[in-house]
This record gives sequence, structure tokens and C-alpha cells, in this order.
Amino acid sequence: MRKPEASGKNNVNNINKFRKGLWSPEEDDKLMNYMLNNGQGCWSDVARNAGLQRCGKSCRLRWINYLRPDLKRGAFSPQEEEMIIHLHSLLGNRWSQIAARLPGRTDNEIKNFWNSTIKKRLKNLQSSNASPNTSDSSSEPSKDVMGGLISTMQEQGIFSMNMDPSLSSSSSLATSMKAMILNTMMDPLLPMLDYDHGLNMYGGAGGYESITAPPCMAQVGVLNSGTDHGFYGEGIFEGINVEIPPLESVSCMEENAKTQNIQDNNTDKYSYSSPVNSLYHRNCNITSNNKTDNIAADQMGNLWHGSEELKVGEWDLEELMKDVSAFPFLDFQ
DNA sequence: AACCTATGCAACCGCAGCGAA
DNA sequence: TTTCGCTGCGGTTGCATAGGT
Repeated sequence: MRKPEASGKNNVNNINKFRKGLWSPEEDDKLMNYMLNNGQGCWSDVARNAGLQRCGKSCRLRWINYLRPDLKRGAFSPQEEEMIIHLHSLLGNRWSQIAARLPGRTDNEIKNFWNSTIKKRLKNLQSSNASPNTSDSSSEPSKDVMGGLISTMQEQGIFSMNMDPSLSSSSSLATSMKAMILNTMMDPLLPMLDYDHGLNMYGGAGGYESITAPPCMAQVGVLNSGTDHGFYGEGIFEGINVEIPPLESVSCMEENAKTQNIQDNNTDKYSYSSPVNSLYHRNCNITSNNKTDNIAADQMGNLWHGSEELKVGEWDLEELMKDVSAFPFLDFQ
């Protein structure tokens, strides 16, 4: 941790500017008192009016990540871990979106948790499951590796999902599994993926073959055989749309936050907003290019209960299994 | 006890989006 | 239309601490 009186450079260089480094208890008090008395306004005004020699950005960060009264401190519960993993499989590194669905947790906290704990675990799993044959220069993913990864993740509780054979054809199971696997493949820590021919959840930029997905929605688009978007030379997915849990009120302060406004302007563009709490109201626009998309307005509790299934869009099972079976190194059947 | 290394996490940085002027 | 300031986000850094040797 940085010391409140960060030595040397910062303080010297910022005598007439803004303070940097760790926050002192006095600064915390000032900010806390100001926020409680005045609420959030322009952050640069907050910094000034609270008598802090900090930039507004720093004040905002401190409040959001540390001082906010509704923050939940302490270790992540297993349920939260599962939630994070699952949401990450759907949302990727959109930490703020993930945090919006975890009451009392901050994006920074989740990001740190992911980058340290979970990535480490996955890395261990990868190394422990990778067969010698797949550790060579070939970037082709191995069925064994992926299968092992999944099973080991289950064994170790990283990815818990009911694998009862009777549920193996469940669309939600396969959907969640597919989303997880897709995202797992996109994870930079897994070098098995040839990123030059990989998937781009965010659409557009970079040298990726672009398979676009709108913000707030995990959508893995079309990869057809015989197109330039081949994945290791093989077509894989017809469009995959995975719904994510809608933003819910994550604060006890606003019970009425359950109301969600879902607007359909008939151009396949949806937008919804959900109060997160009185100070942090996040908006999220969802753009869909699939007519079957819809926004689940279910309660969070219906969406996630430990290992229960994530609510997903209406998928045709056959189509789904076709998608999955087309996957060159997965066999769910 | 001293040193080294790994880990966790608070905070910073740069960028993009947005609205107002 | 452009510029500017503010906000929010994701990536990264750097320090304190725990654990190992």
C-alpha cells in the first residue's frame, strides 16, 4: 500500500497541485463528512469544498472504492465467486457491469480478485491439465485440455454447474457452458487460443476478425464454415446470444429499484436502466441485432442461486447442440 | 533473524464518451 | 463544428504484508 505521506516525488511535485498516494484518515473523514452532508456533485467541487488537496478523480475513486457506506467488506463468498466467474464468462472484463450485479462490491475489487485469485486458479488448472502434446508450439486447443479444464474447474468449485446427465441437454447448461468456454478461450492467460483468429466480444477494433457484440451483452456472433472467420479453419458458431442478469438494485436503500424500463423501439435496440443506488445510477444500453433477443426482467434471485442456472435467452435446443457439437474440441453429447 | 518472493489491494493513468458552451 | 471539462472505465503500478527459505 502506498503510504499516506508518499515519499518524495509526488508530494514535492504536487505541493501546489494535488496530493497523491494513500489517503490519510483525516482526508477520509473530510470526504466522508462532505459526501454524507452534501451528497455527490461535481467531483472537482467536492474536492475543493471538502478542503481536500486531491483531484476530483481521486476523491471519486476513494469514495466509490472505499468510503461508500454500502460497501461490503471482506472476502468474497463462494456464491460471489461463482457469480463473478459466471458473469465474467458472459461480460468479459466489464468489471463495472459485473460489479453492478454484486451488491456492495466495487469494480476495482472484483477486478483485483479476478486478476489475482481466479486467474491464478485458472492458470494452475491449465498447467495441470495441459497434456505434453498440447504444450508445444501448436496453438490448436485440445479437446482433452478443454474438457479437463472444465471438469477440474467443477471439481475445484471454480465452475460449479449441475452436470447431471439428465441436464446435459439443458439449454441453460449448455449455454452457460458455452459462454464460459468461449470466454475462457478469449482469456489472454490461455495461450492456446490463436487470437489472430479469435473472437472479439467488443467488436470492431484491432486486428481481430470481428465478431461483434454490443456493450452489456455477451454476444458471440457468426462464425461460418467457409468464411474468412474460420476458427482454426473450422466454422463454429451460428449466432450465440447470451443474456446477462439485468441490473438490479444492489442497494437496500432503494427497494423500488426493481422496476426496469424496457423499451423496444422496434429497431432491435433496447435500452434499460436500473437504479443501482442513490449515488450510482448506471445506465446500460443494449443493442441487439438478433430479433429473438429480449431482456429478462427477472429478479436477480431467480437468475443466480449458487449453482443454479443462469437465466438465458430462448434457445432452440437443437440449434444449441448443433452449435456446441460444431465445436471442434467439445463434445457435450 | 534476515532475506527473498509472492500476493493482495489501493491508487494512478490514459482513454473514451458525453454534454455544455 | 469544435473545444473543454467532467465522469466512468479498464489496465497497470507500486507498496505493505505474509509466507517461505
